[in-house]
Amino acid sequence: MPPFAAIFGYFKSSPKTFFASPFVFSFAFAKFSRSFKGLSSSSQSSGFSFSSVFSDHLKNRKLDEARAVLNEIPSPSVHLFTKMIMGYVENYRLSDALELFYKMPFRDMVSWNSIIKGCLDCGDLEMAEKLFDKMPERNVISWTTMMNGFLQFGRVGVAERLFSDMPARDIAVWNSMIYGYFRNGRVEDAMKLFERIPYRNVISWTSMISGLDQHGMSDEALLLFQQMVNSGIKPTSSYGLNCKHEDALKVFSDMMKMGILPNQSSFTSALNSCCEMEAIDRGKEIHIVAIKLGLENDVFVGNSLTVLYSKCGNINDGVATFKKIDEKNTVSWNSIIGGCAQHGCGTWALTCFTQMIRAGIDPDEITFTGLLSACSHSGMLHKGRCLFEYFSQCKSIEMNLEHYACMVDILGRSGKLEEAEELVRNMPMKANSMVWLALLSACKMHSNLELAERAAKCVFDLEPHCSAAYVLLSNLYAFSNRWSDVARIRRKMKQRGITKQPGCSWVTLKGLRHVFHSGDRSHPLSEKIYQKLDWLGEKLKGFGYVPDQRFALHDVEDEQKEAILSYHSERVAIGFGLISTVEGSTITVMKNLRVCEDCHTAIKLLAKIVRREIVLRDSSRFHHFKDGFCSCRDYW
DNA sequence: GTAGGGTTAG
Repeated sequence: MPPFAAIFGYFKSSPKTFFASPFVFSFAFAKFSRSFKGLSSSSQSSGFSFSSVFSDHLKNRKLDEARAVLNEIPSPSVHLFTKMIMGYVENYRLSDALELFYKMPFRDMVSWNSIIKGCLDCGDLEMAEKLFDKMPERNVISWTTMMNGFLQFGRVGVAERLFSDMPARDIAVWNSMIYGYFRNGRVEDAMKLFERIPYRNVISWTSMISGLDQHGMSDEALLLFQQMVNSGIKPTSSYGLNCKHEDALKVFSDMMKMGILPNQSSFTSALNSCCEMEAIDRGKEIHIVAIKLGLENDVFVGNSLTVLYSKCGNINDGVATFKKIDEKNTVSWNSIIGGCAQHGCGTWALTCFTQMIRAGIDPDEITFTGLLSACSHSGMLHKGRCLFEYFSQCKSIEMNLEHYACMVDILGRSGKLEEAEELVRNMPMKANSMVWLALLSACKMHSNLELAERAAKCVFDLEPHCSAAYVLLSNLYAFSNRWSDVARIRRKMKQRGITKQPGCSWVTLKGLRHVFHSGDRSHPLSEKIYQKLDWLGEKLKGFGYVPDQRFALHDVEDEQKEAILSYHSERVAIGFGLISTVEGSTITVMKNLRVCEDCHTAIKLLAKIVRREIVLRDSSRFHHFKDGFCSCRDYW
C-alpha cells in the first residue's frame, strides 16, 4: 500500500457512497427486458392465466393477493407453491412460508432446499438445521445451502464438518467455503483451500482476489489477478476497469441517441466512469448536458462533478460546481474538503468545514480524514492537533486507523518524530502497516535512520512483502551514502521476490492515455520529446539549476546520475505535453509514485521557462507549478 | 416448459 493511502482511501471510499456504478445500468436494463418479455409471452399465449396473474402479484410484492390467487388454482404445481414460499421469505414472512410448506400436498427437493434457504435468510439457523436433518433426501445444493448457513452465522467448525461429510462436492461448494473462510477472517484457510480446489472458475478467482483485497493484501490480490488472466480466465465486469467504464459511457450515449433523457443516476454513473478514466474532456461534455437538463444543481450530479474536477486536477472548477449544489449533504462537503486537501488548499478545506458546521450538516469519519490530510499537505501542525483533539472527543465519530495514519503523517512531516512514535505506541487499536509506513516516510523526510529502522521492522512484521517499506529504507541508506546497506536491502528484496513498483507518468489527451517510463523511447514522438528535454536541460542550467545527485539513488558515476534524473518519467511526460498541446495551455500529468525532490525543483523552473502551468498529481497530492513556484510550497 | 433451489464482484 502506498504511504499516503489515507488520502486515496478517502477518494476511493467516498464515491461508493453516492455513485451508481455501471453495474446499475446493466442491472436496470436486464430487469427491464426481463419483465417486458414476461408480460408479452403470457398475454400472447393465453390472454389471461392464473399463473401470470400470480407471478405479477409476487413481482409487485402483493403477497396476500398472490396467495388468494394460489388458493383459487385447482391443483397448483409444486413449483407454484415454492414460488409463493420464496415470495414470503423475500419479505421476511417466515411463519407464512413455513405454514405453506407444511400445507403443500407434495414436497420435492427444490421446495426443501428453498425453505431451508428461507430460514437462513430470515435468520433462523436452528429451524434450517432441523429441516435439513428431517429432509428425506439431499443433493449437493442442500448441503451447500446448509454449509453457507453455518458460515454466515460464524460457525466455521460445523461448516467444515459438513464440507468434509458431504457425499459429493461441486465447484460451487468449494467457492462457498473459500468465501466463507474470508467472511470469518480465516485468510490462511481460504488460501489453503484454494490450493486444493480441483479446478477453478471465475467465481473461485474472484472470491480469492476480493477476499485478499478486503483483508489488506492488495499486492497478493493483484498477483493472483495476473495469474488468473494468464490462466486464460477472463475477468468479469470492480476488473476490466477501463472496458467497463467505456461500456458505461457507451450506454449513456446510446440512451441519449434513443431519446431517453438521462436522470441523475445515469449522470452520476457516467461521470464516475469519466473520473476513473481521468477523461476530463468527456466529463465536460456530460457536464454540459447536465446543465441543459437543469440537473447541474442536483446534489448527486453536483457531488460527482465536484469529485471529477478535483480528481482530474482542476480544483477551481471543483469548487465552482460544488457551490452550485442546491442542497449540499455530507458527501458534498466531504468531496470538496477532500479535493481541497489533495490540492494543498488547506485553508479552504478548513473554511469549508466551518461552513459545513454552520449549515448544520453533520461531519463523519470521512470528513475527519479529509481535514487531517488537508492539514498534513499544508503543514498545519497546530490545526491538525486541534482537530484531532476535537474529533477524539466527538462521540458520534469513531477514530479509525486512517485517522491515526494521517495524524502520524502531520506530526512526522513537521519533524515531530518522537511525538509521532509515541502516538503510534499509545493508540487504542493495534497500528497497521499503513500507520508505520507513515512514520517511516517521515523518517526518510527528516533522515532519521535509527527510528526508520524501528518503523520498518514493524512494517515487515505486519506485512513482510511491503515493497514501499523496502524502497523507503533503501533510499534512506542511499541518502546517507551507506551503499552496502542499500545492497543488503536489494538482495533481501530479490530473495523474497519483492519488486519495486516501476515509476510511470501519463498524460491523457483526447481520451487517449500516453504512458511514459523513465528514459522511455517507445513513444512515436520520442525524438521530438527528447529534443525538447535536452533544450530545456540547457535552459535550466542557465537558471543555475544543478541536478541533485542524491535522488538518482544508483551507485553510479555522477554524469550518469544526471542523465537518469533528466529523464525521469514525469519529465518525459511533460516533454510530450509541451510538444502536443497549445502554447500557453495547462499541462496535466499523473504519476504513480511520489515526485522526487530534484524533479520538483526542475519542474518549477520549467514552468517558468515555458510560461505554462504544469499540474502534476503524484501518489501523494496535486502540485500546481507556475512561474517558478509550486502550490505545495515545497512541502509534500 | 425455458418454470421454483446453492457460489464471487459491482
